[in-house]
Amino acid sequence: MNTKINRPKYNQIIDAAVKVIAENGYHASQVSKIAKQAGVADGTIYLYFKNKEDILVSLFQEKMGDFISKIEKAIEKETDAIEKLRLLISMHFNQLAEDHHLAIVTQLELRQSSKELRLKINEVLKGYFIMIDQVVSAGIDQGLFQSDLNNKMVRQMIFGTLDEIVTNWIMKDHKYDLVQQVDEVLELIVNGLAVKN
Amino acid sequence: MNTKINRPKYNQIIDAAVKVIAENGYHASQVSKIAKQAGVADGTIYLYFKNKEDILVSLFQEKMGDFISKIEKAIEKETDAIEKLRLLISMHFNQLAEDHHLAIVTQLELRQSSKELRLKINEVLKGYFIMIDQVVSAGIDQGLFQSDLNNKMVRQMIFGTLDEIVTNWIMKDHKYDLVQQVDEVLELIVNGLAVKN
Amino acid sequence: MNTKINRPKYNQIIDAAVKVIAENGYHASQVSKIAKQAGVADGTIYLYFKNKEDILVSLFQEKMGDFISKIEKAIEKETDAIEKLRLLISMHFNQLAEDHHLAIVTQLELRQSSKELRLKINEVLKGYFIMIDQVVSAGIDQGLFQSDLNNKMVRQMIFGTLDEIVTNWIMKDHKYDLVQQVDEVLELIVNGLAVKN
Amino acid sequence: MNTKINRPKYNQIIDAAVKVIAENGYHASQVSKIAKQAGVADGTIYLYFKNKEDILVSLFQEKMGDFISKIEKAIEKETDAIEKLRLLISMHFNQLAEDHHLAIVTQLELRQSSKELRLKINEVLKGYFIMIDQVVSAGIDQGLFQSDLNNKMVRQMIFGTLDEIVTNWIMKDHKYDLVQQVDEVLELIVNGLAVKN
DNA sequence: CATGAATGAGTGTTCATTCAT
DNA sequence: TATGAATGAACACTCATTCAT
Repeated sequence: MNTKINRPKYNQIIDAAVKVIAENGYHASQVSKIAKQAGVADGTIYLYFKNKEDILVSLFQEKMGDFISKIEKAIEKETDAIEKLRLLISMHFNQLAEDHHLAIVTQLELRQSSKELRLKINEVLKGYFIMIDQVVSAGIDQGLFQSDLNNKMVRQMIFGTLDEIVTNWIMKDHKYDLVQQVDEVLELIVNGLAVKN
Repeated sequence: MNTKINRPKYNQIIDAAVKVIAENGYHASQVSKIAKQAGVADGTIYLYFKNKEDILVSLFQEKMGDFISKIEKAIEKETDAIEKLRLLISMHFNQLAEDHHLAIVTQLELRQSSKELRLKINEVLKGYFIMIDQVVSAGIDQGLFQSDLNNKMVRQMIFGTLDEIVTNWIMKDHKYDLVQQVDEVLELIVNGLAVKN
Repeated sequence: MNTKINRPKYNQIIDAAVKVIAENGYHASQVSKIAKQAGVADGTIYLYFKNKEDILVSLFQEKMGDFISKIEKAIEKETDAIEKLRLLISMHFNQLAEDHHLAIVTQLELRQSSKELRLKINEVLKGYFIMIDQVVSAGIDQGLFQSDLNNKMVRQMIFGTLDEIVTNWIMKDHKYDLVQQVDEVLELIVNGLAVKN
Repeated sequence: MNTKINRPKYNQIIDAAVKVIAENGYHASQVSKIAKQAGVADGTIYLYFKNKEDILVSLFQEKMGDFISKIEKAIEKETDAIEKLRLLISMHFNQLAEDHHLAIVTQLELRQSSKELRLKINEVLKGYFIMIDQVVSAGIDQGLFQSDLNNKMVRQMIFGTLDEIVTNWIMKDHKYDLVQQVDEVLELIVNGLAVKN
């Protein structure tokens, strides 16, 4: 597969898949339904994707690629590690809050896929994990974060927290404002539960 | 469904389901395979469970019920909120480390079930969430945790962190010792990333 | 698969396959059509056969097994090699003349199957080839046939001749009497084209 | 279809079909594969052939046309009927032995085509059958063959024998020399199995 | 209570053919 | 003539569930 430039059908199909999966759920999203939503014939799908799983992997790669690189570009302009972290959380929440369909697909529907697909999804997430690691390292270098932090564990804490918060928000049908929680989450991650003295 | 007392087949089937799903994966775990592992006929399954999903929900209820009530009993003997939290983390990790099959099923395989099943699973988890809330409240009452904490968010942070850590451990094939990370996780949750002064 | 005794559905399905293939042709004989003709559900087919090809192989094995063993039993009662050969030809023609459906399936339809299936079909035919070889050997031993015959080539001549004659008869829609040609064919095989002196 | 003169692509496509079918088997020989082998676009095929079946029929017509007319030219130079028959067998074997691809396609692969295709193939073979009939008639006229032979049956015997021998040779992967069997086959056809006196 | 043979709805994928360029 | 992207009909097989015994 080449770049997505000048491959309008490729993107049509991916966008159709996001919509169909978000609205019908993973298991009710037949290839024929995606094709119809994309306005192409069933067979056309297979000119652009190897099989059904490949649609989903590609979907995740394209969308999460965008998701991650937007965060990346934003935080590299900022020097202060805590501000970097705030931006990361803010953009994580913002991007998902702006695209409910995508949020549903990545947080809920794609997780009920096969182990093999989830391994490929994890591959994509590695880029995000590395970015978190770099923010934490920067914080340590800047004397803002404790120097003896277990980097991997911190990353799991940050990602696990954000992921759980977004998933809960979606399960509550986006009834409250996700984005206004950014500062509170940041505060919690940075300072923990304990009373300071 | 009655109580599980004197319903040996009921438990046979649930234990068979855990084993079959852990070893074959969710999608390769047909009812007939579970029946064979349990040593009963396919049709017998339906004398104890409404349908396949009901096996999985019941499995989760039984196993998570145990899981939660063991933690509950342990932490109620402790008064100090931080020690309660340490125990909660410790027992969370311990119980999953002691039963790899169960860990695989609850952390990975059951998550590829339908949205409906996951809603029921969340129902079961509510008991755990309440327990976390109580620990946090106790900490606030005891002057150990900040009084203006957003209780729901704190719970999402704690659960999200523990869940992500356990899932990573399983995806790395249990290659390292989960239990020895307890204190480090506790420290991170209680004190956050920031340098104290 | 056990013996066919007490497996009524097994035989129902095979007989349905013969009828459906003879009437609709190989390529228009879907599993669902065979199931309907057999009076069972589609899925039932797969309780008795591994897959569609297995129906065809089994069909051939069952029917050709009968076909061959009937000829076998008949010719072993006869001692004279030429009479054995006459019986072989006679029963070959008779059995196919008596079951037009089976004749169509084995002579025409099953030959448009995949190379793999045809290899398995050849396996079954080996029993027939051995029988022909034995008749020829007997004829040599009895001083009736030439002693320097190439046994394999003779077998190919006999089988090729019978097969071509039956196929032509079927392609002419069984319009003439196959069985009354037995003596003429025997004469041709035994004495060849040449004028005797 | 016009004559093949000045229709280079027409022959390119037919030769590509022979190669592709011989190497991949009938069922794995998609139109697109033949087009690629021929060095033309898929759509171009349909400028020269009505549909896929038409490629195969034309292939058979072209190749068998050659096959038959070469035999025809050879035997008309010979007057003795037995020598005619020897030449016919010899050239039948020789031509197929010299072009393994063609032999595989005509003896094995094309036979797994639909009944309709095989009817058209038979049409082409009629020319060959007539030629055999003429050789047999010549033999009778020359007093070499019995006068009361059933011409049609003799033709089926001769063709069935040659066809079966060639098919066996191909199924044994051309492991032995087909051509050196000519005299033995001729002897068998002319004199039959019986001892002469 | 227990059995297990039978059911039948549901779907990803292929590939011959078309037609706008 | 020539192209090749797009089409869409067609089908074997699985497996959760039932029910006669």
